[in-house]
Amino acid sequence: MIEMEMMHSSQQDMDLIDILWKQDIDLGARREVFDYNHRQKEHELRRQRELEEEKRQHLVREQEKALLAQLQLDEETGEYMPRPPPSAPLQSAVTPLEVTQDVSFTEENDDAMSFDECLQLLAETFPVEETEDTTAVSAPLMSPEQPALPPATLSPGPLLPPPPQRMSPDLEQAWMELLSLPELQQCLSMQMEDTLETTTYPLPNSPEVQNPNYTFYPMNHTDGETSTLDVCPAPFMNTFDGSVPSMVPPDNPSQMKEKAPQLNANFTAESFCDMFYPNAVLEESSGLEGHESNAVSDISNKPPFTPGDLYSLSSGDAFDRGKHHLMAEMPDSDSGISSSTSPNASSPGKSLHGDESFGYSDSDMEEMDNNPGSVESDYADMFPLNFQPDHLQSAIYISAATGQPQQQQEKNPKQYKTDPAEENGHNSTPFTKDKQKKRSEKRLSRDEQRAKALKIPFTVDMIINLPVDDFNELMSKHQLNESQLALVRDIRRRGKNKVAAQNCRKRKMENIVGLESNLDSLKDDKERLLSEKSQNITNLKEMKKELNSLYLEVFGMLRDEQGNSYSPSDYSLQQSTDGSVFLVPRIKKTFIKSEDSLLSPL
DNA sequence: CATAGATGTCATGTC
DNA sequence: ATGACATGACATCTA
Repeated sequence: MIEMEMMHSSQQDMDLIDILWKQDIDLGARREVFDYNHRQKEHELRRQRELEEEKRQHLVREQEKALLAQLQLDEETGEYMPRPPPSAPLQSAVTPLEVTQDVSFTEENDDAMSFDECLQLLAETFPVEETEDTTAVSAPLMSPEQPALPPATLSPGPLLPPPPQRMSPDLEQAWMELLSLPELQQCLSMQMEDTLETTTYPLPNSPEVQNPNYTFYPMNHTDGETSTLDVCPAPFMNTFDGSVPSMVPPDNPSQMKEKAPQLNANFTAESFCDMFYPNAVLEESSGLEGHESNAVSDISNKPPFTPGDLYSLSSGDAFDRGKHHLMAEMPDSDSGISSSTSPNASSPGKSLHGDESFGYSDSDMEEMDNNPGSVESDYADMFPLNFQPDHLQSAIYISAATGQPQQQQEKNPKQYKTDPAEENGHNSTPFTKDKQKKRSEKRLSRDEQRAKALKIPFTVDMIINLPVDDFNELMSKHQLNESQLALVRDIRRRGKNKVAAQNCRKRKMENIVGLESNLDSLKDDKERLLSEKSQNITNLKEMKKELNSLYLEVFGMLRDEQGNSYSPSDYSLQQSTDGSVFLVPRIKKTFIKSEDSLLSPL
């Protein structure tokens, strides 16, 4: 009976727990996360993965060597040039920057091929653990020509854990050369954007990223100037600097950090922007534009730019000069943005000055998401075959401010078309992402797009993850208008709250798990106590039995002077405090009883 | 199409 | 006063 009750109650408990589980398992961590055994297994699995990772790294190095074997060092320029073309496609891909800039890339196929090869190589070179591999590849590989970095890609370089091993100096340099090629870089950035952006984004939210000690950018604040680097990842500056030796191998964040200070001497955020958007600042395009459009068209059928790419680097003077005109009609803050205007970005009814890009409502985002190209493609579309580098955009904005919005208008319709890559069926990327990734990507992209729309010169990651002081410093360095400030603060708030919510849910789960284990232990206790109780009852019964038999035995041995036994009904044995036993007559009792019996009839 | 679960966002409170 | 964080409630999306 008791056991039945126990079973019943425990079943209820379990049901309750399951209900709670169903209600609250909404955090990243699953129930097993809290299971010790499960964690142990995971730990073992992780170790296994690490081993495999090492193997892969080794393989990758071999492949790098193989690649280098295909290159030969140009003694004049010190650059690695492709060896005469066994594989012709590679030639254009590895053509030095100086050459490519003035070359129009019309042979997309060839380039694509070479890019694919390079991508393949890179993908294999920097595989990393699922989430970080792409990041590792992308961040350092970003090309200077890319107007903006994706928020994620901009930052992750230094953030990434140092690779297990370093390349040899030769290899490093070869890689730098190779990676400094604009086509390759763009291609890579697009690749990684399309496939890895999501993987990058989670980083800031991951525990390690949240770690206050993480170095999100090469801004260790050893000196005041360092922070100016925030928007200028070393690789870019390196590339731009033209000082190849300073180029940091993509897989070596640590070195990147080392290099950063050195770069500081040459770059400030402003100078950096000027360098990146000389045309914007000077207000015209021409040379670089041509080059970039070439480069882009070259890879136009590939995964597009990262949104962040397009805006995150649009910092500095170029941006500052143009942005204010835009802000005016920009509803500020997220609420304003989401509720603002332009129902469809691609709609021709859009207002000028690119407010179509501002008016991202959630529904807009949704529509974008419906495009296989996802959000990034939209940005890519802004600079597709008709690619217009960010600096050019700025120039356009400027001219629009001066009363020549035509260019902007022309540009608008292009911006939210479906991804050309998708249209071309060129959805194939070396990397694949699951829908979950896509989703988070999309979510992140919202703020990114908003930031892009307002031309916020920082990455979303920066906005969210920078410490207050650094954040404020950053803000103070860029004179943002109210709309931008509001958006930035909204992004920061949302980003932090998102993390907080995740943590909260995780805690909730942990609490549930804790309660569950408590319940288990309590049930065990209860079971144990109940069995003890029943055992005690049994023992007690037994002892009572024994006592009774002993009592009777002793009592039966007692005799009075005549040798008669005492009647148990007339006498009882009682023990005194000193242990002696007395035979006590029950006279009183019987007397009273007899009295009662006598009285009762009356 | 309805639904549950996951996730993001907002409002509010606390530290 | 302010920012960071926690958390309940709601919105939205997805399977």
